Amino acid sequence: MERDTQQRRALWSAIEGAGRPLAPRELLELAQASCPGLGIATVYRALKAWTEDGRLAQVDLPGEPPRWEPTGKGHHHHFHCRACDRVYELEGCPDGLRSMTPEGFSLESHEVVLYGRCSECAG
Amino acid sequence: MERDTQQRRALWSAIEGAGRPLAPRELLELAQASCPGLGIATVYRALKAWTEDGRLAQVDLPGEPPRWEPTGKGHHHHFHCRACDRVYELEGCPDGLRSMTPEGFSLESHEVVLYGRCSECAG
DNA sequence: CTGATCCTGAGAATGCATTATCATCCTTGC
DNA sequence: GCAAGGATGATAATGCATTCTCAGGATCAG
Repeated sequence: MERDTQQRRALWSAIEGAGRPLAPRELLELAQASCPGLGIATVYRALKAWTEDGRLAQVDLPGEPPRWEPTGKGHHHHFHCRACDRVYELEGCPDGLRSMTPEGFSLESHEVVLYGRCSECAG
Repeated sequence: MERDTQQRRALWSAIEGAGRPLAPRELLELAQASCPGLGIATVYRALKAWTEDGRLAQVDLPGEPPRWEPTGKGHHHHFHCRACDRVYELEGCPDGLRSMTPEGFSLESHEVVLYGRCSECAG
């Protein structure tokens, strides 16, 4: 069974509390605040295990290495800040996707990514 | 100046005629039909040069290595076929993106990717 | 408390896409 | 034609994210 270690507690609370998808490095740095010495290998091990058991979902954005976020948030999209490179969760979904689909194609899912400045960087 | 070689003619006509963004390997294989022996290094050299001089645009899709397409097509999005892995161009643009943007965030651009089966694979 | 076993950190190793190297070849201006 | 220099192909090298290795630590059932 999976053991309850200081490292995993730090990692989980970091990714839980972030409220936005985190890249491995971001997660490492956040978790190191409460667990100094934490190594990147442990981050990857936790991300892999938690993704496999369904607690985390991998978030792929165009031209970016993957980030991870807790599952169970329902359908949503993301906003990528060009200034600080952070990714935020968005609510809502655009209309008219079905009408963009060519004749004969079957639409199964979609991704939407907005780009710009987050409130911290827009000021 | 840039020389007119058999390799570049084959590469350009392949990417021009494809009508969809091509990955380096795809482009290599298409161009090899009219230019046997063509090497992958030449493909990358052409992609880099043509992207720098504005003739090609790099297309990034989530979790995918980049593809390239000729510029000058105006704003559009893409459809990624889950079966054959090919990417198609789409016309049109969804509504309601502005209303998804959180307070204080500035929206500069967006990407939309549709997933499913292309007409060839849906049959 | 104690052992069995899982976990961890550091660094080596891997996988992959992309780029550099270099001897040779091909284009182009003359 | 011909020489000068860009272009090419094969392969080595790079960059990067991710995974593996292994010796030492930590956890937990009993």
